Amino acid sequence: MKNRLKVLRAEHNLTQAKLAELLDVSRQTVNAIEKGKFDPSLPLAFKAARLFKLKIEDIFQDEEL
Amino acid sequence: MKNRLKVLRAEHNLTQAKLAELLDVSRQTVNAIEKGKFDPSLPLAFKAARLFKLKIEDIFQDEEL
DNA sequence: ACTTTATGTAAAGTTTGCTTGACTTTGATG
DNA sequence: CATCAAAGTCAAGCAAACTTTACATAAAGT
Repeated sequence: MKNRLKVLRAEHNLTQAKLAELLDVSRQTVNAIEKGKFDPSLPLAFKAARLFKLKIEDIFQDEEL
Repeated sequence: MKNRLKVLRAEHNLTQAKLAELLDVSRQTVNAIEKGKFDPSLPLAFKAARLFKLKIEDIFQDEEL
């Protein structure tokens, strides 16, 4: 699962810590997701989409064939 | 998290077992998600969206204020 | 060189998604 | 009523998401 969180963060001038706070998760969770260590839960994906006013598909991309 | 899986299943004439097979999960998982016992993982949500050719948001709805 | 801020990483623990296996309930049909 | 397919449910266990604590690295400024 790829994602555009790092770019979106940059566009909005957010640190991982600040984004974590806005999403109600730990900074490590944001970092792990950005680094592709694991996928976010669906609720978290929704939160991110709502925050950036985007569709989930515009932030997270499935990379299955 | 609400979802339209039951309706989509009906529209496509699928049993929980058949849908489970198409999504590569157990029948109990489909049932539990339909009944709102837990949320699907993001990858599973993507699989469902792909299967029904819909956006994740058109299948699953966040119910957070 | 020192400090500060952002990021990366790791271990241990909790919670949630999902599995298997088994059993019960419901609804339709003979 | 008997039966059968579909749906519902439970328990035990494994796997993945997420937490806290803690430490390490890198860049930037003073």
